[in-house]
Amino acid sequence: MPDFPKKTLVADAYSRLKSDIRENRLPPGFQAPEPELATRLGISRTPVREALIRLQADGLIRLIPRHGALVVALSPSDVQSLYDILSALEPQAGVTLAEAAPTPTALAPLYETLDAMTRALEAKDLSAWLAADDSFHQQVIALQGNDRLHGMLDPLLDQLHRVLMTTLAHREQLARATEDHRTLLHILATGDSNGARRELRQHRRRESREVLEIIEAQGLTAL
Amino acid sequence: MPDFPKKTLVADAYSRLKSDIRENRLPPGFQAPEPELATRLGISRTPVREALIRLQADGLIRLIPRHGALVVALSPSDVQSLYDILSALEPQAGVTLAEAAPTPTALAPLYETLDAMTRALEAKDLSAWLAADDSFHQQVIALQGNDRLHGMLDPLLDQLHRVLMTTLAHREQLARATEDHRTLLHILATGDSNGARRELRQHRRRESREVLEIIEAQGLTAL
DNA sequence: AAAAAGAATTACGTATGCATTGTAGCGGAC
DNA sequence: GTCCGCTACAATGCATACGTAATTCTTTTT
Repeated sequence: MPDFPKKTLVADAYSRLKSDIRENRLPPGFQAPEPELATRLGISRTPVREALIRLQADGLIRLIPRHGALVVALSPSDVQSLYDILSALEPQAGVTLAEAAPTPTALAPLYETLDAMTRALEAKDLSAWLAADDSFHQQVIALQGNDRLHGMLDPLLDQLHRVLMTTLAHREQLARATEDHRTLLHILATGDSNGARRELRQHRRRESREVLEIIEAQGLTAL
Repeated sequence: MPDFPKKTLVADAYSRLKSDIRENRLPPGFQAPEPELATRLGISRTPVREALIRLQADGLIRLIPRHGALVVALSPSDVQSLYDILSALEPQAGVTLAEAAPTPTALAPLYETLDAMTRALEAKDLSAWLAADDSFHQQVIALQGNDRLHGMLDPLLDQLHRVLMTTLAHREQLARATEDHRTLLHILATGDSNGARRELRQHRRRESREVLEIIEAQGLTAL
């Protein structure tokens, strides 16, 4: 339940639309012209347009002239592409973080998030688990020092979020995935950058395999 | 000398500004408020603003409230970060391309570009060499099938362009760099995706080492 | 009834207006 | 001469206005 600071109307519109898309309130395939979104948000077209441009850059929507903003639906091959990129990029984030030799204090929030995952798993609270999982990766890429890398990874996680939401119920390796995080934390604590790279790569590879299988098994064609 | 289609004013403004930045006509550190840019481009603020938002997403400028658009200067560590990302991402582009088992016909333009590099090298025409080098990588990421990956790599190459321009004269391994491209093409032709990944990774790693050394040797602190 | 032609609507791209708010320049105090 | 405060200016964020072009709806024709 994020709250929406109204520093500027475009920032506000951006966050709200992004959140609506992430949480499937604006589902893939949803389409609306600028004036409608403006009305819906209670602001004029100008800030809406600017927010939409940013969302398009994030890959969350497509601006189709005369047809408004379209919430992009991911095909299975889109998901594959996404994972290909993520599997290349996120390990590098792990490297950067490990190289920074993070102190236990710096990693504390991550351990806390890991605990949350574990608890959610025991309680079989899937959405809590996903929230923690998301937060974990979010924190990793934020803590790591390469801002550009952070800026590139962040939208990828956003794009993936819906996919993870809709496949979540069918995943059978959540325990393993959770353990991956623990392993990663231990590796990070030792500053082993190569280990961090490998662990993160394998983690995402396993996840992609699992998720893509579910997508196929369930015959999901757009998500 | 690219020409500027005027399909829409924001697209036009975007291309022109991007080109101006790439070619150092708007050098790093240059700063101008929206109204000035609007006047300079002979259009109103609205399309300028939208173009600036995109350029900021590309990492080429920073929008600083009340101070206008600032052409970002890259510090040595920025260059390092850039290369870290590029070394993770571009090899993946090579993988995707190799996996597509490109036909000789598909690779023909690349061979042509390679010839251009070779000729430029022999003629010691540095800027022609760089143009060809740039074009080569541009083509690789465009030919490869992952559109998202293309969309992410493209801005990185733009950011790097100025760095390559300013360090070009001091580079001593241009022949080696040129040969790397030839090697890559042969690998691509055989569909060896792992080979493509390795070659591209090493190519960028060598380049980064060379470039960063020059940056240090020359005491370049912002470029 | 399907197709074609025309009219009405609407979305977009761009320009402009306006209030807000930060910044720089200027003058005075110490 | 430097520091502080005040005033004038300027850039921004947003709203609104408007012409153009495309889509949709209507109507007519065959």
